[in-house]
Amino acid sequence: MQETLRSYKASIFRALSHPTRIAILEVLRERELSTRAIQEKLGVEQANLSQHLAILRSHRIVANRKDGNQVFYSIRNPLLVEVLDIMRRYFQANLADAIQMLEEVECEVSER
Amino acid sequence: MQETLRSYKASIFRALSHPTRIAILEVLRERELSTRAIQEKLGVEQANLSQHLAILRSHRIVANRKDGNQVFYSIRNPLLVEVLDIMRRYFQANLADAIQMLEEVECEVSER
DNA sequence: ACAGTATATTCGCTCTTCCGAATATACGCA
DNA sequence: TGCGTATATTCGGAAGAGCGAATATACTGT
Repeated sequence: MQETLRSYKASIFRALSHPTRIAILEVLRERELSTRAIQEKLGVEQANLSQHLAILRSHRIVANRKDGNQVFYSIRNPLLVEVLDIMRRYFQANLADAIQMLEEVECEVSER
Repeated sequence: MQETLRSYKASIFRALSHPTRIAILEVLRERELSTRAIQEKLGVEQANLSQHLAILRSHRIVANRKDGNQVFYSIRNPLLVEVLDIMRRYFQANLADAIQMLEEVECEVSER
């Protein structure tokens, strides 16, 4: 496999590598939602959400549909939902490890 | 789902979000390999490879086993291989989109 | 103990990501 | 046309990622 293909895969993972973007995909799993609806569910800054949506859009992870005043977002490819599900299983499978990791994350956060 | 859980997922994705690290996991799919063997397969700097391995290690994505002079790496959880497989299918499913993305990536690279 | 090989870590630099503040664009309604 | 709401973009600073060079650590064989 060539470098470009790996870069592509890596870029998808990078697009997924932010808690807010994970959260966006999790609320989009069930149904299409407007930007505003997502914002209310997640409680993040409007501009910030828009930036994260732009990243997901530019990687073609989500689709956007304009309806009058609003823009509705949805997950483009159900395979991605599958990936998220596997990650959930991955998390459960590694629960002991994961707890330790979470503690480390906590430490990192509190050290700041 | 709380923020910490999402941070954990995001951190796993981040660990996967580099072409070299994808490449490492791809050569480790089949069998356990020494650092040196990985290095020769990938043709990257020793220090750089070691840094990437450290990242995969710290996220508990790979396991390492010392044998005398060498350190052998392997993928800790087969679920991750599954994720990589799904990403391959994802890539194929979005071939048209992906080609366009690759071109954009090329552009970004050549603009530097 | 010493030389050699294998691997990991630290350092300094550059490039990128992330955020909120401010601003811009687009649409709907009076 | 002008106002209000919804969404996107731009900007500047702070934090983080990634790299090679240099250095450190660990093990092996002599």
